[in-house]
Amino acid sequence: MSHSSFANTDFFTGRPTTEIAQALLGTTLLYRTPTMTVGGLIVETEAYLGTNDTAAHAYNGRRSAFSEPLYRGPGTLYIYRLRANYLLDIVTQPAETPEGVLIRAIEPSIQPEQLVANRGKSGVLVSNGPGKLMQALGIQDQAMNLQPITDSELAIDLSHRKVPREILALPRVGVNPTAASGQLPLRFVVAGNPYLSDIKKRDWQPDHGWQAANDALN
DNA sequence: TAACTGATGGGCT
DNA sequence: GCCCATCAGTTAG
Repeated sequence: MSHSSFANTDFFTGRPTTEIAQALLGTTLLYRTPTMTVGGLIVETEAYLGTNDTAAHAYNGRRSAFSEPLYRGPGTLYIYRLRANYLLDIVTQPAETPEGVLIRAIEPSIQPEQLVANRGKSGVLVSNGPGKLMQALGIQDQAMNLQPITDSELAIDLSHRKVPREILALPRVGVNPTAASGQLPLRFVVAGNPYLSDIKKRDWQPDHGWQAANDALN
């Protein structure tokens, strides 16, 4: 039987946010409620680099009840609303250093039929965007905002992880490209994965961009 | 299949 | 007011 190991505070400590954003690719985002566990492989992330990043909520030291989670310690969940959607961030630096990673897309892997049912869509539309994946998981409130990921129904499973064959670094989505940080390559994707938020169908890879299982054994 | 556009809630100056 | 860390429906090719 395979066992599970979940990302703890150490995973989000002691290395640059850009590195953590890439390390999350191929891990499994889990939502474990008392009645069931659902989840998917993380295939797209974005790094937000705090007070000097013009696209970050904490740019220039901005701090409010809204952005407060970013200033808490590593592994803090930052769940916020953008229009009608809930988005998921994980804080990646020590308290008072407001950096984080936005989870932008997952490939359904745990109870995929439940994700489809929650979302009311099928195929890549289930989870190929940051608001869509939260709908698919069934998270439609901010109850877990500010929780430490070590004590939450959300978790990152690091065991039996898949390894991207190629990681691309691209400009972030929805960020004003004319701003100072607007074109930085802080968006990381598993090249060729169909669940990426803006991939063209012609660019889908048959193996979804993962290394063969044998190569993935660490 | 891809590009475009309108709806939309809320934080911030 | 203004600006989005978005999404879905519609149109053109």
